[in-house]
Amino acid sequence: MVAERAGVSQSAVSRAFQPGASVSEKTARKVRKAAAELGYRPNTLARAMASGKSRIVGLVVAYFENQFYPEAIEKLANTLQENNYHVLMFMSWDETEAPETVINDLLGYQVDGIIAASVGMTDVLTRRCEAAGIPVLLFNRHQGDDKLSAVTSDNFSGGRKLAEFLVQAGHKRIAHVAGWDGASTQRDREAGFLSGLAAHGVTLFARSCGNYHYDQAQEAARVLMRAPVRPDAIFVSNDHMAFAVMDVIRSEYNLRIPEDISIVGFDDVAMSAWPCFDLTTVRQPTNRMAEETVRILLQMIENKDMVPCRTALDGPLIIRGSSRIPVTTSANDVG
Amino acid sequence: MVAERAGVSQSAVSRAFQPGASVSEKTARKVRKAAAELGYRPNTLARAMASGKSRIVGLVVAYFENQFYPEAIEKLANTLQENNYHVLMFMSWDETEAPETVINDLLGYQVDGIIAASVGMTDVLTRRCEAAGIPVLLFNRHQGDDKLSAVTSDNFSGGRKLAEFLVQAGHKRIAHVAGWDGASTQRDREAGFLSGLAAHGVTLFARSCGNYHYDQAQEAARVLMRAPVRPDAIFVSNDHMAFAVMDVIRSEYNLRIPEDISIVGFDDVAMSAWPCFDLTTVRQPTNRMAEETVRILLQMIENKDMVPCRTALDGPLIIRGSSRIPVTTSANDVG
DNA sequence: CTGAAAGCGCTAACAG
DNA sequence: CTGTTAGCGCTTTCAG
Repeated sequence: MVAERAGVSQSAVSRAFQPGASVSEKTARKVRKAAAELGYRPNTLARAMASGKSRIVGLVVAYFENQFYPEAIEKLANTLQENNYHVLMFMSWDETEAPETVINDLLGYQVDGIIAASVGMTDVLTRRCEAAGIPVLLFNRHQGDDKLSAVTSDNFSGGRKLAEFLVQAGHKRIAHVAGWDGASTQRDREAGFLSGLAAHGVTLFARSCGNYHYDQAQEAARVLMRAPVRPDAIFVSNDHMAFAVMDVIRSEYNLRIPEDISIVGFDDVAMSAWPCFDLTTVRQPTNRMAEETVRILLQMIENKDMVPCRTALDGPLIIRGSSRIPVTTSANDVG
Repeated sequence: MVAERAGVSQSAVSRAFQPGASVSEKTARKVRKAAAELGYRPNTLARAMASGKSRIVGLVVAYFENQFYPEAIEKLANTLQENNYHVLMFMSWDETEAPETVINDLLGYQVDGIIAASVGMTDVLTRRCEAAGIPVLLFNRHQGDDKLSAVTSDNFSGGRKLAEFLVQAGHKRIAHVAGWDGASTQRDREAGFLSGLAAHGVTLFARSCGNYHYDQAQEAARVLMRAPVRPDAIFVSNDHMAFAVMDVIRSEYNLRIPEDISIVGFDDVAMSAWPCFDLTTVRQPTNRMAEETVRILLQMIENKDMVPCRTALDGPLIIRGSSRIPVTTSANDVG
């Protein structure tokens, strides 16, 4: 035991390893020395049990198909690590049976907080976790009722920006390939987009749904392209699906982007900047989202009875080559 | 307390929640009933401390840029979950300072085992973990000395298949865009590839290095394409870099793939099947790799003094449209 | 099959 | 600032 070797009490050892505990530098040094010699390292689990804080955050995710999630998770994990927390991963791949199991596991591990980046289970999850006094924070999604805190980007405003951009570029037949309607991102992005169109007296030309999946997005694109009159611009609800739409348009219909048709997406994942896609999109500020998520969650952990808050971070429109350029009203027009 | 409510001892409750413990069905039922009424759930952390088994596996990863990793991690996490283990994520983004920190955290959490899917730290990591008696398993990489168990695909054989395929397709100037030389995947794939070429008396036409990064792979492609004589086929060490190479070749040099130049990769990530890339590649059998990894790791956990084993799973050549088709020797030639 | 008792390794008051 | 004393919630001998 380290305490003996250092010639101090067990408490002294404990305190020597706690950030701001009251220990004399002398004692601390003795302890560190003894610890080093014995290869001792505090047992996080024992500490968790005694203190009631596990410093573990449960991260519930469903799938990594959409690149946005790996990117976000990497940042969340990093930020958490910087704050001396760690991520316990829970895959909730099966939307029917999984929630029950996942929640039991989550609760069993005494996680200090939960980040839910997954869909389809949050209602159940929430109630059970609140009952257990565990803070839950929604990442990249929110729920109808304002009971749950959530961090998202400003999907409505993003959708609006895209609409205005397309209208100003002179597009007349603007279509939408939607994601899954059950997701708040989809509803917000579409609402913002429609509102942007409406502001210019434009109505949506056509709509089909890809449910945020690559394959379904391909099919959704075909639906639009098979119509007697084709759209001249498509807003696809996320970049991942936009790639599918672009591929179909180019390889199956031999059309050029943006000459024949403009495509815009949402997320600005790394791939969107690749020459092959060069996609105009709205950037989700992943870094800031992750930082805010961690900041708020840690705050909730410290202060259990916080009022739920909803954070929507604004992201910029990133204009690239997949869309026709708006007719620029020269600045000289003014004078 | 559940024990009281069920009118049994604490031990009985404990046993009722353990898989194969000796409890009468009657007692178990009483306990389950009381537990349900009280919303009780065993505390995994307390259990971990008392039993010495945390049922947590540390997963050390470096980055998700290459799609292969998210795909693999998803499968690893799922498989582990099916076995009642969970994944504690450790990002080792900073290769200098991180290892020390990561290892301390890892050891502090009393993980039962470690899966290292990351590079650059395994030497240090290994020794310390072995000292602590924690099994370490390398995923998608191995080390020179045979001290460490590892699960990979058969990278040598995969490289060889690609070489033979390109030679048979009639390519004369075959180049290689390499990944990071410090990675065993790179060394094995290249060795297999060279051996495949050699078997047909062919030597490598040119080589440049992309270090497994998209940006560097673009530059590596430019190096090859700027040469006075260009290659007519390129083996890129992974799909992720192959996308970069294809993009450069098409968008900066206006060449067609595969008419002007064939491209082949390695991994078969989901994107490789997208029409836009349609990449010929060697599939890493991610599912089987994840299953083997978990199987072996759990075995190591149960049986601490196992001899290290190295598993290399064979993956098929997936022929798609990014490469010229080999001249088929008609089956009728035989007779 | 079951209960009693003794910890797992640490933190958290509480005196001093 | 430091040591003492209790546990955190479970598993585990060991009797019975």
